[in-house]
Amino acid sequence: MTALAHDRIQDTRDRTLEAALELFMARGYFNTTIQDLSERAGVSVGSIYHHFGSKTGVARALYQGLMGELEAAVDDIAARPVSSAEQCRAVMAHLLAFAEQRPRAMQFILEARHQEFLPEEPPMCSSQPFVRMRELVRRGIERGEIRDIDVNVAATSVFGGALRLIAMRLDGALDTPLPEHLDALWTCAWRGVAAP
Amino acid sequence: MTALAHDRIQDTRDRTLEAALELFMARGYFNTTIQDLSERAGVSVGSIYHHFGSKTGVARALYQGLMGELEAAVDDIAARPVSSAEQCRAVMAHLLAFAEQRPRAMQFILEARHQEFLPEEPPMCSSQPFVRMRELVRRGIERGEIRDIDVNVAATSVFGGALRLIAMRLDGALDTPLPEHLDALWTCAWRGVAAP
DNA sequence: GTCTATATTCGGATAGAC
DNA sequence: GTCTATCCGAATATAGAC
Repeated sequence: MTALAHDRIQDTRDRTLEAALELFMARGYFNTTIQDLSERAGVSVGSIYHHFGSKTGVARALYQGLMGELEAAVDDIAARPVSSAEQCRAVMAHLLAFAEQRPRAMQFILEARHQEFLPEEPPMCSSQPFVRMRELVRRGIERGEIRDIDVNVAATSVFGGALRLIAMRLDGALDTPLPEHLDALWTCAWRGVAAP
Repeated sequence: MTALAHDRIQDTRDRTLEAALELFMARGYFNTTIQDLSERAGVSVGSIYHHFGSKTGVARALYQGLMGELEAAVDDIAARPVSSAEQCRAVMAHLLAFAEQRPRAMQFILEARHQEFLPEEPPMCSSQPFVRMRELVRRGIERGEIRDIDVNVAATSVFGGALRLIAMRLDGALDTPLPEHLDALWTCAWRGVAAP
């Protein structure tokens, strides 16, 4: 296969996934038909089935791609040789920026009830990015940066505020861009859990 | 209409709503058919349409009932003549207990993408119970109990941790009953926002 | 690999008896 | 108010030409 042909195939896949993200989040997965997808992406129904096998297949490809991206970002931050506090803050900053720049993608990760159309995927709390975030917090406790409390309580306390504010923004209930709130959010989160 | 007849009608409605809550949350709204509802509730398809008009009607009745309940609980707490801190703590305790005792109901309130099947309802962040919770926090700032920061940041910081932990529990990713974490959650939340 | 036209299933909603 | 039997539109998926 030539490089050009490969690009054209990538293009069909990408156009389909982009249309899927847009429509799934605007109207919901079940309110979006393959026909809608086909029209929006400018790709025929046959091609969609050729590449993804089923409607579920489209959703799965989208899900795994986005989760993989987020996981990679968290892993990258986790590898930095800095304090747990700085790592957690960087993750929070990344989440806010990501949500602001690609709201639909963030919405798909956070709000979509994947269980409803991707029963084989784990619930969001058990997905890799969120497992990694808890891991950061666990190390913070080990290092004595964070008080010695239940790791789940600590992790949800650190990131819960930011995630709720992101949800508000994605719901259209918040007018200010998320990154502007980073400092205030981080101060609240870290004061809550920091070791004395 | 006799009191007895009235009770029988209530019973059909209640059985339907109970079945709906169970099935909508177990399989999702779109994966549940009216037939499923009818069988589970022991009520005929015709009766369901007689009482609720449509499948959406069932979801709407469920939604408004549960939101009304939660709103009443928050209002009750808001009326108590105590500090904002105590009010917020009481709301947090209520949320944890509610999620533990009626997980499906809490799941429906928190996780269901109502927008997908109830487009006319406001997004969750703008629903009455959550508006009232922000109001509690706003008063806390006015009274000087909470630092003078953006009210949305303060509100999400106060309740975000608890809501994420509830989500974990509802996802089956947390083994311990939620109310056991109240003290730890509250300490984190309040330390984060409390005025010096 | 891409497309159009088509088949088949399924589920929301209704009619009308009791 | 409750029920059963039935309609009908819609949407996933496929067949088969190019």
